[in-house]
Amino acid sequence: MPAGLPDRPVPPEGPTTEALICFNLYAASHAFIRLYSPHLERLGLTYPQLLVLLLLHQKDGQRVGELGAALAMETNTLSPLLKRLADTGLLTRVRSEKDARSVEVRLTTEGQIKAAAAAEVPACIAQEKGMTEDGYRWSLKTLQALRGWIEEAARESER
Amino acid sequence: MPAGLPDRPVPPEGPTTEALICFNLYAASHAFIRLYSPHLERLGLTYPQLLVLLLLHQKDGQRVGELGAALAMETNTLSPLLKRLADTGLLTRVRSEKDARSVEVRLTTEGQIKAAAAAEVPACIAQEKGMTEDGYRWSLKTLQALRGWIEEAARESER
DNA sequence: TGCGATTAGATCGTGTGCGATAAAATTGAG
DNA sequence: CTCAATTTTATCGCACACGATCTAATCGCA
Repeated sequence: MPAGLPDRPVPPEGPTTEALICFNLYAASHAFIRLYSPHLERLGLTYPQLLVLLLLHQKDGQRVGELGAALAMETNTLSPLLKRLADTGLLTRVRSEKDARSVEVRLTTEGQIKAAAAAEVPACIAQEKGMTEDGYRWSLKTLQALRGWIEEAARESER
Repeated sequence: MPAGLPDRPVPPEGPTTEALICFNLYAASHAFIRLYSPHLERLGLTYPQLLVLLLLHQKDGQRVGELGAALAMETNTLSPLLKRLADTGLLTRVRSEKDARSVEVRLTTEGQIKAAAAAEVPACIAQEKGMTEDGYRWSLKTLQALRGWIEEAARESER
């Protein structure tokens, strides 16, 4: 399990972008989402919308804050996203009776169907592209360690 | 060096987002860029703009296509980005004399100063956050393998 | 019990990132 | 030499992602 900050400078003329962990994450993230795009197009969803449906498929009726925490997104990004999904009839947003500051998000019937189809997408990509268990586990482990490190670094900045 | 598709499905109710390599890349990428944001704000740059300046700092006078290849960006993203940087006086865009389809991108004097400052940002983050050589190398290795796999998967889709 | 502090979600403006499309220039087969 | 195919860059519209800011509701200390 690696530890430490990964964006390490190299030559005196400054780092090449390829040597930056941040850039490699950035490029890998966009490229991976592009692998999803045939499925996203088929479902009429964007990647962040697919993520929301996956979360609600797992556990319907979550609050906006819970979804935001799970996706590491602030509400300035999430609220408009949920509004668009509500506008297309896939989910509803209702103020909580227990705490009127909170909004509960639930899938509609159409949303449940779409969420079930969305839940199959990662498996479709797994099947189409071929995968090994080791590659999956190795990458996931490293990314989770990296995310842990980034969170730790962010917490240190707040002191 | 891991191989294989990393987004592997898990339980029958569909994958959790945390189990998806794609989501972990996505979340890590945004979180890492947020670590950069104090420096980005100080420079008056966005992250993609910083990347462009890093590339031109390394080698001025590149064509748009070269920059796009290095950043894994299409010209529909890159052209507006370069236009904005040109509008703020950091670079110029000139049609190549050798091939009028191509545009050469060069830093202005102000751009060179800003690019030199930009080149110091990754080192600043390295110093502020503490880093280990092993953590850096491990993460970079895994991300580069992942990017290689994604590119291979993308090529297969085009056949 | 009052009210300042805090929490939760929302809106606005700007810069990407991508699907779609277009214009201009170059290449090379016929 | 012609012209279809290809290449390069650009524009448009939409969905984020984030900094900034706002409104409404709840909490808990005095």
